[in-house]
Amino acid sequence: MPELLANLNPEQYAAVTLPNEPALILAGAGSGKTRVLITRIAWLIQQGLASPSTVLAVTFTNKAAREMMARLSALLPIDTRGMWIGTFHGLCNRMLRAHHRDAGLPATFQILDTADQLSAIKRLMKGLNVDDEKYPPKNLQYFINNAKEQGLRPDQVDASDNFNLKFVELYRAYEQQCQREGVVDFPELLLRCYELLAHNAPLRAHYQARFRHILVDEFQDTNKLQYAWLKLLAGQSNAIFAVGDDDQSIYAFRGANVGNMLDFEREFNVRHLIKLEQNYRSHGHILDAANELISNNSRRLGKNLRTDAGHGEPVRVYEAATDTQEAGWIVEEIRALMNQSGLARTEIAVLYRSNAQSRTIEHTLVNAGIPYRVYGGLRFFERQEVKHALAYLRLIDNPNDDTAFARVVNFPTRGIGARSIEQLADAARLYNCSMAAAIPYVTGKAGSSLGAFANLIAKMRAETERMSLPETVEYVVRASGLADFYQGEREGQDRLENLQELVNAATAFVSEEGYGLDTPARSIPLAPGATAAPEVGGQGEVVVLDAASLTEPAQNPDTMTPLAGFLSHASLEAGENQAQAGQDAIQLMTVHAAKGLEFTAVFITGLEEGLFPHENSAIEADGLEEERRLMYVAITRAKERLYLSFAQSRMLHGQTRYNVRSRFFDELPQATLKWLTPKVEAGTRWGGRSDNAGWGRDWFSRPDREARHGGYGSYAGDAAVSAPLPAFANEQRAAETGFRVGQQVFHTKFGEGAITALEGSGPDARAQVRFKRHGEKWLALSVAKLQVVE
DNA sequence: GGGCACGGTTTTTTT
DNA sequence: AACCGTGCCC
Repeated sequence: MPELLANLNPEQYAAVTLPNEPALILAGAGSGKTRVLITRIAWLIQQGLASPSTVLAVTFTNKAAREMMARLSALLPIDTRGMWIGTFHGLCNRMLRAHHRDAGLPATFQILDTADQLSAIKRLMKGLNVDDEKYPPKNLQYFINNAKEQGLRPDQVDASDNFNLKFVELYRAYEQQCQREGVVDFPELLLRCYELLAHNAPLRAHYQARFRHILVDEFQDTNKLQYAWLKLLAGQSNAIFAVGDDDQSIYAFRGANVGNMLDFEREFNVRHLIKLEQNYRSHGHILDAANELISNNSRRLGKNLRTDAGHGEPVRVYEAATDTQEAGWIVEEIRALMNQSGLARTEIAVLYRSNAQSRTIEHTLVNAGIPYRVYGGLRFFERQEVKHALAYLRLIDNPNDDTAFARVVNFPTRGIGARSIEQLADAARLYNCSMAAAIPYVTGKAGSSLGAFANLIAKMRAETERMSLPETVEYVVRASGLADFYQGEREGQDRLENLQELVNAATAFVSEEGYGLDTPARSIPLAPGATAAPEVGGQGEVVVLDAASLTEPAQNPDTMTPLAGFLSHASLEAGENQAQAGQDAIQLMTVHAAKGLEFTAVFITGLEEGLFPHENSAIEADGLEEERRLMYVAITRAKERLYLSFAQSRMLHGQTRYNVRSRFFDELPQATLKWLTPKVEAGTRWGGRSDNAGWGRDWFSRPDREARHGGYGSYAGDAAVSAPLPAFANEQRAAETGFRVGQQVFHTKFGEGAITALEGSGPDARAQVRFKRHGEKWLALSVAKLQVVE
């Protein structure tokens, strides 16, 4: 049997060699999920069951797509470019570029990232004179994206109250604005592509015939629209090979629908459901802890991980008095792991539920002189100087892109103030054209400064006509005045370097995507002998297609100019999270960011009620179960050593909070745990905020401008552990009122919510409640009629 | 147009 | 505590 299948366990083998029928692979953490997916593709091709061009494999992140391609080409001596491997958004972009006319988009349509979208929405609302306090732009953005992800256009959204009717109206106006500007946002990429396939039968038939093998990674993270898109591509007879783990579904908050797994099983009549339960990552105690914890969830598809490794070390638990002391302990343990156990720094991870928790740990690591790397944060293509340069590039390619226009019309400053821009926007609205096109209508001094800007862009467009992409980028950085501007800035050196890095990124892009190095940035470089992708089925003309008559894009150079490709790339792939990647350092990240990674030693910190599980999770339906899955993900990152810690008090948002240890401790098998501090039996202590709202802050000076105090003492590991246990004043109040933090309640006016804090007593007792629809409110318990839901 | 003061906000995140 | 947006003043 081929080398390919050697060393696969029976379940993996079965999954890899399944017939071409719908299949659902339930792949537990560390069970070789990616390997199965990749080997499956390689096997199909090696056996002659598939040619590369019939394969479509879809992932959520560019990183995952890249890894898949890299491992595939290592496995098979074939050109992976024939396959469609990429993210949902990347693949939709590719298809829309090829059929832009059928999709009703200009060839140079550009992609708005989340920040661009928000500024487009703000601009829209300003133009329509909409009160942005009554209708917060962020809420509208959420409303629009949510509607799109449900597949709903403005006239399909059903809105009853005035509030939602306004949102629908704004959604409609936003769509018109995007269409006029030739831009699409992230969910629009998917919805447009979905509609393209849904409405264009020949095209749909063509792609259905082509993609005979559709493979989906992280299927539990798909949203409704992504699943609908997959169904459309799969058609009647085609097989989807879906790999996922319902226990690792941690993105419900952004629309992921675990229910897609059950729907898939039912709708596709899945006969092949294979569970990968053999874990190759973690030692026994760690796995036992994970299994037991997750068994507290209901509605699971059902899966239990097993390992051949021994029990290994117990899971160590530490209770600290304060967050500072917790950090001190972590650093001490890290030292021991490095010095006594000889672990490399990259093999040690510190995980937390929310980003705000990293600072204390960072501080302690700095004092101890231990290098670390924090994941998350600003990414390369999100930096302001890079976005500015990209905006100029966008304007050259598409003068209608008002988002780009507004961004740089006065950056670097060229005497065009808010007043002039408002005038221009008014003119643009009046003539229903872009801001750039409205410039001639603005008279006076404002008109002439704007005219100068228009000339600048026109000049750039003309000068770069024959330039390659890297030359164009370099030229634009200079001619825009960005380079001079940052040169003159006191702290502009980093920004200048990033702009140089952007030129490098353009060079890399051109070579990696297979464009000729000298190809002009704004022409489509057809490969010799190839023909342009025909535009099919558009403009009332029905074209019957078969696979031979339609050459759809094998790769970017066939359909996209280098510039359009690069701009897509910049929007769709924001780049690495941190510059210091690859350096030998302790790894700090949120639990979400840790998904898919593994480390020899893992610290899960801040395991307190309110933090982990997070208090906000009490509001969402199934919120607690998602927190538990998150904890499951965290535990299963560890190979050999797992540490759990919590603190009695913690500084958060400028206030000290007193928390109780996480309920998750009670859901772990006690035999796997080793308490480093005495285990205090859970009493009826309730957490809450310290009761000093409105008093702790000086009204005459700004605390955030004050010099920070007490930052220089060396306290790594040996902070005086004398902080007394706080008096749990809230305990009695909670008992007295009959309410407690985290409780689900119902209010006749505000609807459903959850208690996030309690204070006062007797007739003054108040509860802070976070309502699903109305935000957070303080309610006097003697007045408000709160009903307990639980 | 830049700097400063003030007020509000703060789960998780990819594309 | 820290960050961001806004509004005011020169």
